[in-house]
Amino acid sequence: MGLLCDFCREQRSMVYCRPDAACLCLSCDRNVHSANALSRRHLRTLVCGRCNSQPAGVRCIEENVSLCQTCDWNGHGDSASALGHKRQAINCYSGCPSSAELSRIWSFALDFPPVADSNGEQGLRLSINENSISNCSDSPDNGRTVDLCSAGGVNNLDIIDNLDTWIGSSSNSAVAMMPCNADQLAGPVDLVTPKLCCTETRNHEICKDDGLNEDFNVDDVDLTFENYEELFGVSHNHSGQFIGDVGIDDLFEMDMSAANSNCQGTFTAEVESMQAACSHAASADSMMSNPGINADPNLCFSTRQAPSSLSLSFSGLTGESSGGDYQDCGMSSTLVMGEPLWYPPGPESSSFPTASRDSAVIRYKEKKRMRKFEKKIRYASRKARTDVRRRVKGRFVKAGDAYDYDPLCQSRSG
DNA sequence: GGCTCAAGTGAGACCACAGTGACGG
DNA sequence: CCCCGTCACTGTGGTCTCACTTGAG
Repeated sequence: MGLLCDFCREQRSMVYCRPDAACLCLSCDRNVHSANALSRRHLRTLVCGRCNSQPAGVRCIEENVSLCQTCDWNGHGDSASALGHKRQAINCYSGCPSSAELSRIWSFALDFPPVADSNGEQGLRLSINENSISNCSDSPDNGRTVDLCSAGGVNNLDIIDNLDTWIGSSSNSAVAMMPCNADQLAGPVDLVTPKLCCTETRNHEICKDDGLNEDFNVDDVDLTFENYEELFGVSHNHSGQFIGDVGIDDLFEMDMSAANSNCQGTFTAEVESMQAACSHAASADSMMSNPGINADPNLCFSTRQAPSSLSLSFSGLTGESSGGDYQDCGMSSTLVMGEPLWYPPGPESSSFPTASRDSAVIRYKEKKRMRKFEKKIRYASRKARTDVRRRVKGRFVKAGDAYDYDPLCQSRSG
């Protein structure tokens, strides 16, 4: 993946499709993801403005550049001058939004270039789902979905505004401004904070253990940039060293057992303390691959000192979650650390049952083993084509031949 | 404990075809 | 060294088949 669209190899890539692991221009993005209902559910986000290969998770206001977690870390974590840079989270989207709709989602992008649509349609459907706004999870089904029938482009803003209510914070009022300091090298933990502030109406839905969707909120973004070039046109090419970035949405599972009305401040404080604890950790892979280190992501830690007795656990490394999954989603690799980092000082932390610990290690090893068989899509274009190919008993058929399964319309020709 | 059988599980094959890379001119 | 044409190979997903595992009798 690089500067050019992975599909057409002509246009500059602008969005990153995580399920396809592909960087696409807006035109190909629409074409590819309008192929069928499944592809429309792919969550996409901006491509990192520096490395041009990873999905951007935050926007650096100072530099007017979208950054993936790695570049964000490299750019802000080790540079004294960059420590004070404010950053904002970037949402994902699904469906086939028009350029105007994209501009609404990413309000800082005021001038999206027109999207060439081979079908001549305008804004087929913009599906903004709760998860897609809040994170980059691959499982949009679990979130509420708002279908913005955007042909007329009417009321979309209203609906988006309503999303703020769902998220529990207005894009304007509660945008996660993220000052960077030395204790926040695990910067993306900032991205966790909004999710931790989930509202009453949705926290149960979010916090349930649904496998891949132990995700986190990224608040809606409402940055303002002068023009399109500021958003997409600048490639700084000083990404420096890469460290694997781990997606927190694949790692987090939240279990909020108490009322959440007052959880925001509490959780924010807790997460910040965790950030500090994690800031000096080594890379996740090195830790996880070391059998001598108890790095079970399922290990739970509780915020015992929190009035609401909130607890948090990590169980995202399922068989379905690949390295790419947690690489993509803005979670510092340091968050996949060993148990000691996760346990806040306190009586409980030293009395973690050995049996539970052993079983946790076993679970982790099993999941890690499963992960090795994760299928990685190497050619998004082939997948896109296969996704629309007709079959007979699961086998591809020649174009024009009789088929019994059509992915596009789920119909059978007999 | 050893054997047989049914049920459950998982891996691999199959298909078409556009994309990819190697190779020679 | 570069360009172009040719050709063999690759990868993609849903379904089926078969080998293997597990549990009961």
